Amino acid sequence: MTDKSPAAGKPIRTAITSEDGIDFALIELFFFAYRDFTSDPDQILADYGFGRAHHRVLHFVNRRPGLTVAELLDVLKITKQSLARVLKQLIDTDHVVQLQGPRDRRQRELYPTAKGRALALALARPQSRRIRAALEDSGATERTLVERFLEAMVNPELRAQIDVGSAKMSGKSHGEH
Amino acid sequence: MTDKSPAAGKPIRTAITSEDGIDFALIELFFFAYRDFTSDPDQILADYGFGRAHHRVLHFVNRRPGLTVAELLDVLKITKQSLARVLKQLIDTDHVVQLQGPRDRRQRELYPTAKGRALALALARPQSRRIRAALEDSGATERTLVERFLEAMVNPELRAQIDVGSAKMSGKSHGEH
DNA sequence: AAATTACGTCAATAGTACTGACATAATCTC
DNA sequence: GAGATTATGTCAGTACTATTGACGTAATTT
Repeated sequence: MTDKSPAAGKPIRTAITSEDGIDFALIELFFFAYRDFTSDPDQILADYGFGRAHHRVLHFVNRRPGLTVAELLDVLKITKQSLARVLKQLIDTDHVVQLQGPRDRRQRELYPTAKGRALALALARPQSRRIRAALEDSGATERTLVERFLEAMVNPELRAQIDVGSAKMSGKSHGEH
Repeated sequence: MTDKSPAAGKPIRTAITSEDGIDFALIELFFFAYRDFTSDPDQILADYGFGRAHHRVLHFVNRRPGLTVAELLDVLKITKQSLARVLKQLIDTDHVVQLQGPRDRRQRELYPTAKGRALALALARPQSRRIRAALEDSGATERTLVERFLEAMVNPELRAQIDVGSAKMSGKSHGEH
C-alpha cells in the first residue's frame, strides 16, 4: 500500500507555482483567514451546543429583524430542511421569536430576543476585533479597499442582499420582494 | 407554535448596528465572499464525487509536493481520521501517490500525479479568476494590501505555515519540524 | 529491549447539508 | 366561491466532513 500501485501515475516533484497566472498565494490566504475568522465564534458556540449554522441565523436575524423564513433561506442559500433544526433550536432556547406577519399571516417574522441579541454581539465581538487588528496591521487603515475587494468577490447577482452601509436595512429586508 | 410561547423573551425590532464598534459590514462580506469563492470549485468537484476536503488536500499536495501525512494534518488542522477517507480516495483515483520517506521509512511523502496536478489547476483557475477580477473591480490593483490584510487575519502562530512568496516552499515544508 | 513516532484503521457520533414528499393555512386568481 | 399558489413546517432518507477513542504495525530513537 505504500509505493505506487500498478497503474499509478508518476509523482510530480515540483511545486505548483504561479504558472498560468494563478494566484495561489491569495487562494491559500483566503482559506487560512476564513478558517481562523470562524474559529473565534466556534469556541463560544460550543458552550451552547450550537454550531456555525446557528451563528449565521442569529447574525441575520439580528441584522434584519423581521426577516421572514423565506428571506432568510434566500440570504443563507440553504434549504428549508437545513434551516429547520437550527431555527427550532434557537427558538426553543429563547434566542429568536417568531411573530405572525402583519400583512400576510402565513409569514413568520423572525426577531431576536434580548438573549439572542446578546449572543449575536458576543459572537461578533472577537471577529470584529480580529478585523480591526488586521486592518491596522496591514498598514493603512484602508478599510474601504478591503470592503470593496470582498464585495467584488461576491457573485454580482447576490450583491443586492448585502447591506454595505452597515446600517441601512430599511425597506430592503421586509419589503415586498 | 406561532406566537410567543409562555416564557419567551420580547422581540427586539431594531437592527443591530455598529454599536460597540462592531464591524458587521465586513463580517458579513467575509461570509458572502468566502461562500462564493468556494462555490466555483465545488461545482467541478461534484463531477468527481469529491468535496471540499479533497480540494484542500489536493491543493496542498500540489503546493508542497513531498508533504508527509503529519505535515498535511498540521496544515489543515484536522484529525487523521478525517483525512483518511479523503486521502484514500485521492490515491485510489490516481490523483495522489505516496512514496516512502527516504530518511524515515515510516513517513509517506505525498505527491500529485499529472492527473492530480491537472485537477488542482482546474479547481484553482476559477478562484484565481475571481480574485483577479475582484482586485481590478475594487479600484487600485492593490494586491499587496489585500494580501497583507488576509495574512493579518490569520492567527499569528500559524502564519509560519503560509508561503506568502507564492513559490518559496523549500526547506520550510519538509524540513525538520 | 523499551519507548516513541508515523501511519493506518475500526467503531461510534455529531453537525450541516441535500432531495423528495406531504400537510396546513392563508392568499391570490379567475 | 373554487382552485391554484404561496409560506411554512415536517418526515424520511442520504451524504460529506468532522470529531474522539482505541488499537495495530512498522520504523526509529533512547
